[in-house]
Order: sequence, then C-alpha cells, then structure tokens
Amino acid sequence: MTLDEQIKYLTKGCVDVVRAADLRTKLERASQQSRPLVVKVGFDPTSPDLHLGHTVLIRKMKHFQDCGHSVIFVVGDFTALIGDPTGRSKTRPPLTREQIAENAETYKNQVFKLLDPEKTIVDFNSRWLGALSGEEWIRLTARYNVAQMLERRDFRKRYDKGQPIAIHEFLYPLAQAYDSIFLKADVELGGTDQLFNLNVGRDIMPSFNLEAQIVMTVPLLVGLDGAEKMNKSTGNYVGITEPPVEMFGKVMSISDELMWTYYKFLTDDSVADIESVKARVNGGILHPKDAKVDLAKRIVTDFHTVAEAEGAATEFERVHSRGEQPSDMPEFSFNLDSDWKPLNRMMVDLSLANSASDGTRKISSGAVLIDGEKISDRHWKPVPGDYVLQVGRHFARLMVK
RNA sequence: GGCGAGGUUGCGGAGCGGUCAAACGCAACAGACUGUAAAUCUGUCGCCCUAGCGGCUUCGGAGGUUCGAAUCCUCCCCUCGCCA
Repeated sequence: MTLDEQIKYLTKGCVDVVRAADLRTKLERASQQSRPLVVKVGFDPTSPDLHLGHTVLIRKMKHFQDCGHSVIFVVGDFTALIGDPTGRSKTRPPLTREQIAENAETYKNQVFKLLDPEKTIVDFNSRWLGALSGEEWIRLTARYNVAQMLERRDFRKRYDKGQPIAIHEFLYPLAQAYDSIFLKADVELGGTDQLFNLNVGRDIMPSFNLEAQIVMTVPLLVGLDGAEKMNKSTGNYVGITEPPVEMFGKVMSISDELMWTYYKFLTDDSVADIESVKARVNGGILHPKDAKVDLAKRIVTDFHTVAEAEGAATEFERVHSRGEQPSDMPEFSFNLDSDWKPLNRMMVDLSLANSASDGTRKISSGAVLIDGEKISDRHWKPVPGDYVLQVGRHFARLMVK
C-alpha cells in the first residue's frame, strides 16, 4: 500500500483524527526507519462480553496491524479502580485480581478472532500505574489544570450545576494519559466518548519529552434496530460468541440502509469498494439481498470458519426462503398422560409465549403450526409420536410418548 | 428551606366519580405482501381459567369518603421546574 492508501485505510470510518497531518508524518518516518508505530488501546476489564459494536475499535487496531504496526492492548485494571467518570456516581464493585485475570482471558479469546496474537501485546496498566510513587503522582497532576479538565463536557455540566466532582475523577484521564507516556504511544485509539481522555494524553506527552500521540476515534455502532446504539441490554446486538446461524440471521434482519453502515464498520473494505457495491445495487445489477448475504457471511467468517458461514447461509436459505424446517431445533420429550397441557400453556413452558394468555393470542392469530398445519384449538392433543411445533419464526421438536 | 408542576398498563401520553383493563402514538408480537429489508395493510398487545357479554389484580404508597374511585379527601414517598 502506498502512504496515501494506508492513510485512507487507517482513517476509514474514524470520527476524529487529531491530527491527520501528524499521522502522515509519523507513518512516513516509521516506514523510513522501519520502526513500527506503537498503537495503544485501553479496555475496561469490567465487561468482557463483546458484541459487534466493540469490534469497530478492534478492527481499527487490526488495520494498524495490517500496516505492520504494533498494537498494545491495555487492560485498565488500575484505572478500573477509579472508574471512568460518567457523573452517574454508581460505585462499581471493585474487581478482584482473579476476576480481572479471568476477564482479560475472555477478552483475549474474543479479540484474537480479529487481531493477530503474534502482533498484539497485552499489558495491564497496574504494572506501571501501581508503581508510581506519591511524588510521581503529584508531578503528573501538576501537568494539567482545572480549566483544562472542565473542558470535558460531563465535568463542565456537573460543575455548572453545582454537582459534586470527586477529586479522584480527575485522576482517570491523567492515569490514562500516563499509560501513553509509559508506553511511548504513537497513536491511541478509542470510541468517540473517549476523545477527551485521549487528548489529555496528547496534551501531556510533550512535557515528558515525548512527541504527542495521534488520537483517533471510532463511532458507536448502530444496533440492529437501526436507531439506538448497539447495546446488549436492549437486545439489538450481535454477540461475537453467538453461533453462526444466529449471527447470520441477525445480520440478515437489518435494513438495507443499515447494511452500508455495517459494511463500512464491520469489514476491511475500502470506502471506494463499498461505494461500488452500493452502485451496483442501486443500478439493479446486484440484488440487495445478495449484498446482504455476502456481508453476513463475512461477518460470520470473522468469528467462525468459512465453512460455518456457508452452512449458516444454506440453513438460512432453507428455512426462510424455502420455508423448510431448520435442521437444528430444541427438542422436548413429553409423556402424553402426565406432562401434556393445553397448547397455550405448553408454549409458555417452551419459552414460545410470555404467558398463557399470550399463547392463546398467538394461537388465535394463526401463528402456531404443528407439522406445518395451522392449529386453532389450544386443546389440540397429540397421539404419541414426533411433532414440529412452530410459533412465528421459532421452532421446537416435540417427542410425545 | 419557599413556591409551582407532576407520578397512569415497556416508553410517550389521554382520562378527572360509574359504560375503564383504561383513548391515542411509538415500540413489541403475530398475519398478509416480500428478500425474515424497507414501506404498506390487518389483528393482538395485564393475568387466570372449565374461554364466558367469566374471574382476578392494576393507574407512586397507605388510609378514608361513596352503592361505586385512576378520577374526591388526608397523610406519606419520589421526580421535575422556579426562587432562596
């Protein structure tokens, strides 16, 4: 890749690049001196369950690796003690050493699906932050002032409203900045919400005789609903440990419009390549569904194998395009005499309805099929044998004895 | 601390003594149409059952008035504005 191509690749999808000109200079120098850039990214060890939203940042790390730079994955085990100030003042339960180690392991397993383990250094910021003396802390805090801190929006807001800001909250950005100093970071990446913290590192580094790091931020990914940010608690997410078929189906359910956003943030394709696919779709040359299938396969492949992605696509075709039964469905055994209940209640037991009333509603709205036959009577009773129960898009196999 | 507004079924938001399980919108869930896309249309959207113009529990909490309360009264709790 030429320098310009590299810059395009590395800055694709980024919201902030502070500063683009400096990035160019650093890249140039790195290639001249064949010295890879040190790219640092911090992760909070408290929530190791990653979804596609997190992978936007991880993918950006990968892009740097692709260009030959070294990436440091910093587990913020020390900064977790402070907690990134959100103003929400919920005190987090402190993690034990074991929990942190465990979460870090979980992170690794997930993150290395995208990152090259060979080229990734995993480190813990307690290693250097925990070793700082009181005196060193004072020197560090002396590098910044309150006016600068108040540029951070949530600090400013709280200050203006007269709400308390604990002194240690000011330490969080400074500690994170010190990570960059200790690691001599050339680049720090983060989500857009991290912009202030990242810039503190940039601001302070020169006073430690280091060149200011480049700060690059990536946006929060929109969730499956196309409206809210991807979030596990609202359910509009795709977890990266989800099975292939689930993952594929979820990606297929997004709107055509959102598909382009996902192409941008969840693949390594260049903006130009994506635009050309889009042009083919808009020109009627490529069916939008095929473009989405391709996207879904690629996303699945990132976290599973190519074969599993193909399998998921085939399964999807079978179930949704041809209306056949899925090859895998939960199975349940019943004894006709002792276990059988009216269907609406049965559905509750099988998690296919929220309540017996809900089950009744589904039955009367024609959503319930047994072996493909619509059931309208909740008192339907089987004779011993195997049945496939379908409620909307959910299936279950019933084995009745 | 003072004054004002308000807390209704996931959210928003009507209702202000009976016909209220509570309008309407959104979300959600089903059905039709499709490409499990969007848009559109239809239905449902507290719980229970022996499924009926059936029963039960809901309108911040606790009491009270009334044949009858989400609606009136009392006390309490909480939220949000404004002034100190």
